[in-house]
Amino acid sequence: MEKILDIITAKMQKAFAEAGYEASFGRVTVSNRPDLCEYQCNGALAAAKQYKCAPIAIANAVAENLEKADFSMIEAVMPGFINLKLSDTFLQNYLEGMRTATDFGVEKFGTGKTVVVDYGGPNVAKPLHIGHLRSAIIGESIKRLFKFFGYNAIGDIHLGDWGLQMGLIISELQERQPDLIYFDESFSGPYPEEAPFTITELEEIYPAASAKKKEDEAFAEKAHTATFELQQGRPGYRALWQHIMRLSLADMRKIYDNLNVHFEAWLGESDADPYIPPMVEDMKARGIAVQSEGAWVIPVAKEDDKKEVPPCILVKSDGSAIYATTDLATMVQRMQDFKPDRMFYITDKRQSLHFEQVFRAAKKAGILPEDYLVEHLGFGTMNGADGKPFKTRDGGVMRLEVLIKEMTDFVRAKVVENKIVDKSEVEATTQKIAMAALKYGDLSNQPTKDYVFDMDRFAAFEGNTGPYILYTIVRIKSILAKYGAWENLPIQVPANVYAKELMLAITKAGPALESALAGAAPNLICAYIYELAGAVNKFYHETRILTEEDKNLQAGYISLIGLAKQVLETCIDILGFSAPEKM
RNA sequence: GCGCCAGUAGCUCAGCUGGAUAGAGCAACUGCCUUCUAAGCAGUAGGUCAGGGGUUCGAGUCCCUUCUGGCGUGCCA
Repeated sequence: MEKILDIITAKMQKAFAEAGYEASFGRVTVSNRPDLCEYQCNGALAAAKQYKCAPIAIANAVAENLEKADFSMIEAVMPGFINLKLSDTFLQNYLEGMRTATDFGVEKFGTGKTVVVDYGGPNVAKPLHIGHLRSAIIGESIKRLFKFFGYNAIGDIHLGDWGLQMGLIISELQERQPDLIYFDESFSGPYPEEAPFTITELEEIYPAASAKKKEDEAFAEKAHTATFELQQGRPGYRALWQHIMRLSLADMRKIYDNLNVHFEAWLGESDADPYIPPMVEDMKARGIAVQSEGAWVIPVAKEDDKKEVPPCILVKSDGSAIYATTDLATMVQRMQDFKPDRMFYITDKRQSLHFEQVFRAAKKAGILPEDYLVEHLGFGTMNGADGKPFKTRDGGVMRLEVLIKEMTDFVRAKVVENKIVDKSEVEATTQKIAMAALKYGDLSNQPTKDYVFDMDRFAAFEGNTGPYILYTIVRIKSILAKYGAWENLPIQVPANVYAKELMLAITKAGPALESALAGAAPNLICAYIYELAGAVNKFYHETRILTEEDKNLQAGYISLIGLAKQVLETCIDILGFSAPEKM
């Protein structure tokens, strides 16, 4: 469906042209003075500069020429604004169009296109902590947004399953249990099916090994060797690696499922490994990679760089691969297997230089075409109420499970206290509200900014929060359930000022989602549904719906809130949460 | 040192390519539940948009500069 702004802008541009001015001045925007009008055009002010005459004269002339159909008000006011209000029938027809169209008539830009969204990025054998939350939530939402617009969107978890951490775990394990057959080089298998450790032990082993590496050089050396041997395929180490992977992934999947975060591809650094040797050889042969200070690097600095961009390191001086190598090899794999039209990386913004280097290297080496759309969406740090990176009370990193549990416990207490939900429904309802609180709290911030995570504030559920959005939907659902069949009722002309405001808010769904897509900015969806929910609640408060005696009028009310519900639910589905029936 | 990002109400944040009176939420205070869920609605109060220059009819928004904070800056990811 054509967007309202485009429809009005076309009319406005025609009016400017007919009055003898450049059509491009006829840009219309949503009003910033809702008390005066619904849409406005400031073009006369800009035109006045170019044509050297009074802006109000231009505004008057243009307003004269404007097609009157579709407007209930056209006004030129000092110093030269053109104010507009839509007619009731225009709104009615437009909303009825939205109601009967698929997905409110948004344009499916992505049809036939594929996008890979790289997010999650957990490390195998390390517990998920709150640092992984943002990547998971933002990435999932962006992936869903692309899907909504018709893209074949592939979410790839990009596991950290192949680096030094694996060598560290293996080495630490060897020190603790040197007699395990995995370390016996004369043993030829098969290896036991059961892992010689539990997930809990595993999560303790890694930090211990990591700490030891810093103090014990011999141990660090050993871990490097183990990493190298693992990557070369030493059978005992590969068997251990399989154990680690199996335990860790099962644990991880549980948490992601819980968060309603799902990946189409569970690939990791290890899957990129086979692509590394041929890629590196090729780059060396073609002179893309050159030797520098003992390492093989890809120079990626450009002449017009404002800052110094160090070369992208392809092979370390000890001969091993580094994360840039893995990322490049992963691109090779993706271009081969998925043939995406664009790629997104959702990681901490501190990695922005790294991705800048990798993207340049990929284009230089021809892995990606020169004009390929590849973007790093770097998100900010999650801080505590003190403005410093979020820590637990004892100063440690908070595990994701703990965070989710705290939020869930708080919500459960509230749900129980409310007494609206049956006992059997308490748990499911609690889960939905907790997810909404957590995800909306995160997504409503601009992704690139640091933000303050304050459990008390998020759990308060008043004002601009996820639960507020859910509550609005639940109120509508409650009325619709009492009314009966509502799905086929047509939209009617606005019955009062609150209905009209609600209708105007609904028409902004498409533009809001499009802006969110263009900027990869879920926060714009949050801002939009907050506005829409506000309009719903005002309408709800001012209008008696179920007791309305005029049945025709009532049907119009029902149709309107039904459409509002559809828009709200579509939006929160893109954000990655859903509404309960009662709360 | 250089580079990037940020500084808006007591707190957390919006403010779309410069436009009319800088907006929400929380916290504070005040109303509204015998009427569809009060996790709601309405209202009061709260601002030299970090400071200083400049461009413009018009600047939170663009340019310069200073200050403050965060982050990055070749073999961790």
